[in-house]
Amino acid sequence: VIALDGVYPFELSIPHRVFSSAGGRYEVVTCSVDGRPVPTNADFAISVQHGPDALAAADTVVVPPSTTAAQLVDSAPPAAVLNSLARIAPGTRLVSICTASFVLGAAGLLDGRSATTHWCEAESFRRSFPRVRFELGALFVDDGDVLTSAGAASGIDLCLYLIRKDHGTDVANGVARACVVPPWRDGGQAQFIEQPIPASPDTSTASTRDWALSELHRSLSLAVLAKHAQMSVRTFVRRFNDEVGLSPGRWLIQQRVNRAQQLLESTDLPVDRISQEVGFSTAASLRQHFQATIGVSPVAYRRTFRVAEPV
DNA sequence: GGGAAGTTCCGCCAAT
DNA sequence: GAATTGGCGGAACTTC
Repeated sequence: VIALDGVYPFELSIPHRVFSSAGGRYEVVTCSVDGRPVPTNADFAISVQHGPDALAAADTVVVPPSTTAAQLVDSAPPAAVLNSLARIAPGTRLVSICTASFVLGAAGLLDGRSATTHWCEAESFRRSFPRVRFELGALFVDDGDVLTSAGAASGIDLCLYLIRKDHGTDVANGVARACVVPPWRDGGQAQFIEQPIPASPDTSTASTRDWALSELHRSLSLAVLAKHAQMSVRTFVRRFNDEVGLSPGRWLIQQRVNRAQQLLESTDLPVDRISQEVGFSTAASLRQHFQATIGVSPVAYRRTFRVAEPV
C-alpha cells in the first residue's frame, strides 16, 4: 500500500484491515515514496516503516486516495510518485481506491483500460483521461491486472472481491463477517449518486429483489417480476435500472452465478444439478454465464476452490 | 459452434 | 408545462 502526501486515513487503512482478516493469506506492507512520514489530509501524519523498494517486491500494489491525487486534473504526478510507480514490476496487480484512479490515469497506466472513480469526479476524470473507458455505474472495475474502485467504502468491496478471486467465496465471506460488512453489494455506485429518494417503499423494486433471491431456482421472467412489484414491465425495468444500476436480466444472471459459486465451493452437487438449483434451465447456460462472468468453467472453479473435507 | 425462436432492453411517444 | 407511466418496435441477448 503506497501512502501519498495528503493520504485519506480511512481509505489507507482499508487494505490492512481487510486483507489481514484473511487468516494470514496476505502480508500487507505500507510504504511512502521516500520512506519518510506522510502528512495525511487529517490533522496528523503517519510514520511508515518502508520506502518505495517495497513496491518492487509486491504482488499487488494498492493506491489509496490523497490530496496528491485530487491535484492531478490536467497535471502530471510529482516526479517522486512517478519514480515510485516505475519500480512496480510488470504484471503486478494494481488497485486504486476512490480518486486514486487519477494517479494511475495520470501515470498512463489506465490508457485503453476500463476504470472507475468516485462519481463526484466523473466528469473531471472523463475530461482528463479520454483514452480510458470510464464506467460510471460500477462500485469497482476489474480490468485484469488493473482494478479501480468508486468512492471510499467501495475500496472494501474491491478488497473483498480480490480475496474472493484469490481464495474463494468462503474465505471472502469469513473476512466480510469479521469486518461486519456485506460480502457482496448489489448494483453499482449508481444507487449512491445524488437523486431523489423514491416517494415511498411501495414504489421500489427492493422487495421484489428479495423475493427473487428466495425464488432463484424458478424461471423468473420480466413479466413475473413486474407482476410481483405491481408495475408494468416497462416501469419495472426503468425503476430497477435506476435503483440497482443493472437491468433485471443482468442482475438475475449475476445472482445466479454468485449462488452457483457458493454451491460449487461448498457441495459436491454435479454442475447439472447446480444449474437447476440456481435457476439456469440447462447446464450449458450455467457454463456460458459462469465462463463469461468468472473467466473459468464451473468445474475448473470447483477444482481451485473446493475445500477438502477433513478425513 | 451455429442457427432459430424466444426474451429482454431501451428509445420513442402518447396518455395521464 | 413537467413528470410519470406504459405500449410499441427494433436491436441485442439468451435459450434450446
